Amino acid sequence: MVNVGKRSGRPRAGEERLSRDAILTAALGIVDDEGIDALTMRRLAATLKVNPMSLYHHLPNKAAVLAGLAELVFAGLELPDPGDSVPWDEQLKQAARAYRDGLRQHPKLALQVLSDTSAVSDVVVVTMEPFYRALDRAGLGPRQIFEAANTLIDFIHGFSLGEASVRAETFELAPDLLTRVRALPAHKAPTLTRIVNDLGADGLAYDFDSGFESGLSTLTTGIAATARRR
Amino acid sequence: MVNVGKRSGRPRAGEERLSRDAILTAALGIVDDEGIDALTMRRLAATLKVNPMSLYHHLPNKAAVLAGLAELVFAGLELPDPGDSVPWDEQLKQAARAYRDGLRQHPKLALQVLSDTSAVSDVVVVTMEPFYRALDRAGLGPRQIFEAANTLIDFIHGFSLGEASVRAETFELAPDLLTRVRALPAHKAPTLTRIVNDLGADGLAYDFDSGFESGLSTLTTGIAATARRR
DNA sequence: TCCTTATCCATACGTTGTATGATTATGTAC
DNA sequence: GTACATAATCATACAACGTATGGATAAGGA
Repeated sequence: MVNVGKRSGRPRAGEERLSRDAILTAALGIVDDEGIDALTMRRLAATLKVNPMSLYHHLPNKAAVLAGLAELVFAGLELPDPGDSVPWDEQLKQAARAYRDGLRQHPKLALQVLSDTSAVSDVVVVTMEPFYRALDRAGLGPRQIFEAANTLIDFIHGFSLGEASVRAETFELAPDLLTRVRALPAHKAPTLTRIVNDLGADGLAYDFDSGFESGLSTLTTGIAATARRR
Repeated sequence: MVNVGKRSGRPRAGEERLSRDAILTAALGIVDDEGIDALTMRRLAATLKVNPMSLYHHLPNKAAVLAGLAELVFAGLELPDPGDSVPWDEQLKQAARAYRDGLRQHPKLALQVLSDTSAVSDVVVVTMEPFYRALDRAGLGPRQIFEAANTLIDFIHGFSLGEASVRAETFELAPDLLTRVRALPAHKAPTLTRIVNDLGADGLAYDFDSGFESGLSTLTTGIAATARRR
């Protein structure tokens, strides 16, 4: 792991130089490919064919690298705004889907992204405009708009967290769940037991897409009711 | 850091012995007090007045310690079931509040807990009974019950994640937000700008409790509408 | 031309998780 | 009892990590 053939000292004018962006891009590549644990300063430096300590000229420490990654993901987030040509609830749903898609692009980073508050709040405010606009069109007051937007975002965050923790696109809840439920003394969870039986063996193939849509519908319906009450 | 006065070898019959539970309890204490980064195997061993390598007799590695902590938090989760004496939506809300409270008890662990899928799915199924019961009483079909429960849980997870990432009980969105919004070219986020102005300087003191309640109301309203459509 | 500053490299230190193996006691089989 | 597999602990050691320190080299303004 010796950087053979590397001259020490500041690079000459024409030569390639390191940059914060280059570092973060390389880091994102490593994380996407091999997961967040594979991201070490030494590994990152090796990928960039650079001495580990060179990184510290562009970023103060590893935490800053991780924060930068979160920032990168959010910066790449663009919510389409179909404008007023569609009903407000459809507008809201489209924005929500785009937000989820953005988070899904780097599943191994989801946890880091969602827990980095500063990255979130810095970019999010502007990015969220389509949310606010749709909720405004729905007829909500300013405070209600913020509350509804937060609720929706919280849902998407929680959903994405769950989604990111599972590899497959769809996963069968049924077989796993059935065995577990059957193993219970039925009186500990009577409703659950009954529901599972009602479903039969076939019923419960859960897939994330329809789960997300179901949540969106519930939320928009609830928001519509709030608007009507005004 | 030498365990002076400690005999080597297996402890005598009467003597205190290490156990998985004792280790996890000590670990939880460290995390609650000083955060998850303070939890190292050596620190944990020191707290228990034990050699670091002794831990590995009861847990295979550090990841298992963290997973055990997540398990512990979920195991301590008990959702009250007021039964059918209250309307179903109130029953649902109470269970949801209890779930949030449970996650709030160890804020520095929230991230670990929420991202540990296995711990979640193992215990959650039974714990969730009050959710299922309330949704059943609302008149939903089996599949809808699962979808609604998942949506609600996703919301709580996302909310708790945000809540755990912030120290204070309440935090002022207003001043921070105002400056940031004002710094924008207003046309980039016109609705946001207008809304913030409508709110005035006073309006937007966001606190988590009312944010959570607002989300709960939106969700139960949406669920009620789904039930009515059947 | 000189000097400050930017950029990169080499070395080194303390900390981490844990592999390996020695040490001592327990509990069972005979 | 005596032998022995097993359990529980400790001691030592190692590779990998983040990063502090300081030296090398070149850039760019004075």
